[in-house]
Amino acid sequence: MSSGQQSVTALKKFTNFTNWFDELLLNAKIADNRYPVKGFIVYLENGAYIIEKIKRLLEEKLEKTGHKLMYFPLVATEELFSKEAEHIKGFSREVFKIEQREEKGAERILIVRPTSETIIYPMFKLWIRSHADLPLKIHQSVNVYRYETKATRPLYRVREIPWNEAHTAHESPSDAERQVKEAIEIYREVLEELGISFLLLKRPDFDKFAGAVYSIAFDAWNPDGRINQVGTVHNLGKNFSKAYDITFEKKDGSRGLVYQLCYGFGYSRVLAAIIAQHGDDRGLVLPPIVAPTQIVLIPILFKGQEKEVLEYSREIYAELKDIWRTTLDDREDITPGEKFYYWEMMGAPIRVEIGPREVLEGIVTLTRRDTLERLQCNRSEIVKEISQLMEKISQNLREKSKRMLYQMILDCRELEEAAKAVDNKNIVRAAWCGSMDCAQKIKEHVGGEIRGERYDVGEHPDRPCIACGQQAKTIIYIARAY
RNA sequence: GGGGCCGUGGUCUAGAUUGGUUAUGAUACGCGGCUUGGGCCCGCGUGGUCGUGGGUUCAAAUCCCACCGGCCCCA
Repeated sequence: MSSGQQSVTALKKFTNFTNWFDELLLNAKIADNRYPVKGFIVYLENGAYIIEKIKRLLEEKLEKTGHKLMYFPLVATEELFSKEAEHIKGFSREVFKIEQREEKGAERILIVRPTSETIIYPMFKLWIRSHADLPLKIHQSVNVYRYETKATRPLYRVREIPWNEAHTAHESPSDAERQVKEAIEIYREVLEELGISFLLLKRPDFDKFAGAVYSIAFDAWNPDGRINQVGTVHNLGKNFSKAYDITFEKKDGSRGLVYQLCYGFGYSRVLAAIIAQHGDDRGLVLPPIVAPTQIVLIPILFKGQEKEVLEYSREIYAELKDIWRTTLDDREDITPGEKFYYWEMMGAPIRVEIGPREVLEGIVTLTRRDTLERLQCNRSEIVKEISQLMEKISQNLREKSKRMLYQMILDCRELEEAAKAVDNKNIVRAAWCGSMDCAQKIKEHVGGEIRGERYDVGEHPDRPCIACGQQAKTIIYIARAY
């Protein structure tokens, strides 16, 4: 056997991201973008599986922190939908409508949820009577619908959006603030487990959620330099409780409006981030926690020795299958080499090769997908060895992704420099005075948008505004977005 | 919102500028054989509304228009 180490390159995804990604979606059975309605895609076996895994990771954490699972209707009336002025302004252009023409010529129009505030909050009004009912925390994993007018992209920008949305109501601003922290922590934990790195940014006022007091976003990096917003946490203050009249009786007997939050976690975008951040030229590289197949066993059959090899393979399969999601690829018409390529495309974290040599020596050969490194271990050590490898793989993916994020961030002091950086697929870090004029100027000259300032890390401007040269208020991050 | 490019068996693709015989090749798929430590090889076979609709023409994958779908750039 040639012990030559295989190389791991990820050139294609950095040089020609769209092509790399679109081909991978189909080849690795993630999604089929050929459904003939714009912006709607079919989630294939692996894509659907991974989304289901992500969903369970998230929902488990939501439920542990007291969020109740509920399911709300798909539709609202125009009247319900238009109660909060900013909200309708922000979403009215992209709602799908159901028009029902009745016999007498009357027309009834229903709004399909682009998000569910206007559907959930009328019910909150009924359920909340006193402080004893607070905090109220609910969540649901559903599809929402947005009529995107810009170009759609599979997983990143679709019109049918699978996500989890949580909605909470609180008696005080401080309890709402506490909830912001909790929500962030939940999303952070899920993303960490998936090895996805991101910037936690407070959006500038002009880019916050329609109807929010402020918005915090989880912006994951992407190989093409764009930002992939995978989750958001919005503090709604009393904006919606005013509009929907959600009041409660306080401990002192007086009445008040509740303080609210809503937060959303985009499953298809998180899936996209897993693919885009970890994948390489050979295909998917999946974190073990979501991989449909965690271990693939490939028997290497030589004429005359098939029986021993297969028997040995089956014994090992039996040993592993109850611990990990294991596949024994014993297809006879395909060469081992072809199976190697196939399972690398599918992103299976660990490959176990079993040939006559392994049988003879009582060992197995393991190859990890992330680095393509090979190692051998005694058969008796296999469970221990794989356990450690799985942990190492998760950790390596997480660290590699984080390094890439910080490598992408480029400090800039001038617009021209920033424009070059954005062009070069970087995320720009710059100082800003906070004025709309300068935000506009940055957008025009740099070709990227202000995504916001760090929420988790205090960063103080050490230089003047990149656009006007006056005193800066904040350090902001600029990038193109999906 | 404005501009550009593109759509050919499941997938990728030649043919289009210059309209003209049976639409090219690879890959995949099916059957048989040979093989199996990184996509092996040989033989036979299946698979096409040339995105959709209309127009020009004796003749359209090819030219024109609209629509659908996709990609890129600008706002």
